[in-house]
Amino acid sequence: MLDDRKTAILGAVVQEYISTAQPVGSSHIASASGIGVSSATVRNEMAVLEQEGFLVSPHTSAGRIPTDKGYRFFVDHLAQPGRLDAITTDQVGAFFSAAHGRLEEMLHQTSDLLTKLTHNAAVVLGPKAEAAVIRSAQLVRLSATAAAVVFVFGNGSVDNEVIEIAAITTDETLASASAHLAGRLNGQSLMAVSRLVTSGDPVVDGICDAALEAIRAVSTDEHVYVGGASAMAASFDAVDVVRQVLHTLEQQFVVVSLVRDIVNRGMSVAIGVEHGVEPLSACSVVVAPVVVDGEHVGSVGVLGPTRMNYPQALATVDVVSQRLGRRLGEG
Amino acid sequence: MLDDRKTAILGAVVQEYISTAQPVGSSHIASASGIGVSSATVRNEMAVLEQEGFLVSPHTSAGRIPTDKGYRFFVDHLAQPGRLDAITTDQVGAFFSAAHGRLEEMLHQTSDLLTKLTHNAAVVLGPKAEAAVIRSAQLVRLSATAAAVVFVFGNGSVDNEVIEIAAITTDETLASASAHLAGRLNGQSLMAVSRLVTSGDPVVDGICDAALEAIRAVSTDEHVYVGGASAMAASFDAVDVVRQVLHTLEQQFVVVSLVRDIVNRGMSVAIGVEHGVEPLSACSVVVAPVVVDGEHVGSVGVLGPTRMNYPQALATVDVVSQRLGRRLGEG
DNA sequence: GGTTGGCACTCGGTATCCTCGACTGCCAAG
DNA sequence: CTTGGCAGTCGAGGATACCGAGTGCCAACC
Repeated sequence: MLDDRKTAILGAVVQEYISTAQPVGSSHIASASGIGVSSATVRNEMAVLEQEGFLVSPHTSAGRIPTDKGYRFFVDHLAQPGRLDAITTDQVGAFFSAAHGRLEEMLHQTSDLLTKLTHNAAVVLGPKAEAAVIRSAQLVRLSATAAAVVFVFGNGSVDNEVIEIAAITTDETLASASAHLAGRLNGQSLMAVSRLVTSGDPVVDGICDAALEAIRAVSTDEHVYVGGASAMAASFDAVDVVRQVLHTLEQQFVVVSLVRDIVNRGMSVAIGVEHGVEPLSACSVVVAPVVVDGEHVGSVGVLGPTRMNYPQALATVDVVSQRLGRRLGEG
Repeated sequence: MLDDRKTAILGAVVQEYISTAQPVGSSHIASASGIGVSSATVRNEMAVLEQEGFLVSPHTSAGRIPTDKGYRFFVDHLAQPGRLDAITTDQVGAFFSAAHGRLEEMLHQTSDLLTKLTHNAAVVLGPKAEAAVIRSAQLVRLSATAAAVVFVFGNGSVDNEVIEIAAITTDETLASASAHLAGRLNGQSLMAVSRLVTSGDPVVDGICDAALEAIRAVSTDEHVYVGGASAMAASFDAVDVVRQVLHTLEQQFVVVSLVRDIVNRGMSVAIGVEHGVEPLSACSVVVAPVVVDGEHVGSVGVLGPTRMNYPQALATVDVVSQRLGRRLGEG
């Protein structure tokens, strides 16, 4: 598609622009990069690259900046796997060996870690509970008409929901419902359980159904953690872009479907308009699935300006997702 | 301290500035507000108000804007209780009658509600679990060397933590530890329990101690929900102020101690530098405690620019905190 | 004595103009 | 095909002037 020299020039432009955020001119390329040609030649090549849609110039007398298509070519053909520097690797290692305790907290901190490493906003989509094995199911009375359903999953996460119960329900009935639930569910995954076999007692069955319903509703909620929004404020200098991006990031369901969509399409990077979320068209998203035992249980990602450091982001997201998967596998 | 006319003029300046964000001049005050004097008189009065520190002018040929001291006088002497319009009251009412399910989720949504109503960032500090009555305590094995401690509290919140257990611990030992914990704690508040009586079995005691320790650590964590950060981006036009504020808001412990400090000092409004958090010196905080059965269990607040709409914020925060307290009392 | 109209003065914001510099595009020569 | 050269373009940044909003002060007035 592009000959070697055009490829090299495009790569140089992208890299320069990523690091300086200034339109880059032909003479910079000619002198700074290893391409041994004059600026005039570079100019000719850049004119072609512009015609083909890889570059644009903001105005006549400025240098060129990459288009989304230009970035796409860069990540597909030029961003070599990008090894992480030792310091970053160490930080990730240290984080995951220190990580302990509640799953929710660990995921939250993982998003902070990604923000710290990449200086971009980070998204962590938690494992969906429905795939995990149930370790414990229990009903606990809260008041005359309310009970808490508490599920503990094999991966250490705990979900709970409050359900209404009939005022006349005795403690004994509740206890037998709890036992019935536990007996039928422990060791299963929520997904595997379609309907509970009857216990014989319709009241118990009613409570169990309500409990199952409730916990199913809760556990299909994504656990989503978005961190580092303030990094976006540093990435853009137009204040209304910042506003728009922040506002979009706060609508969690948008972020969730954005990330899930990209992962489902098997992509690891969505650049600018590629992801289809219009208010984020100045942003790129780098994602990686979190895999435990061959099972896709969640995703991590970073979200930054289209001129983000793709090799570093890709490498960071990759190693974090792998370590997170491994960590979840142990638990 | 200030005579009636100065008070009226200061009030008019504050209100005008809050709604327009532009320095306000003497002629606006003279013509628009109900003070029947000429602009020259207003000028004289404003000069005095400036000398006394209630107003400043950004430069010679601009109007005046209120200082923190000016806002303080306004909220203390001029912001009448401010009744909420019916629409807002309805929204709050509707929210709390629809609210159900997990405590954590409700608190989260409460912060969204405050953001929506006040167009400012909102903070909700959840009830500390240590004060609540324990309904259920349980240990659940997760793996050979890990168990989950799950506590259900009377207010419907559930806390959990993962603890290490010795690899040799049998299921029976774990079960008896679980039973011992439950027997000793159910019906108590975490605060009331200083040390568990021994069960006779040192292994069981060890596990129980670890569990108690873990859950105590978790339950003294504040549950904190910060929402509506993007509202801050709309409030300031200097992009670096936005950066600074957002970054500070992301450091949850800063926000927590900020809010807690204000509540503890018995204040409901902290204006600009009053709260002492330097990067937020362009912001004011309006808070209200959440009270259940005479017990202070949490706080809600909004955080906005010093030129926020204080009467509305005060009224909103008040009604939300009251409704939240009532709601928590029911649960 | 407080209040008022008048007036000179200040100063930020906007528009205009200019220059400078960093580019590009093109062309003719190598 | 490459290269040096050159004219042309356009934004950024600085200087200048003008306008208007607003102040401070003062003398006159009630």
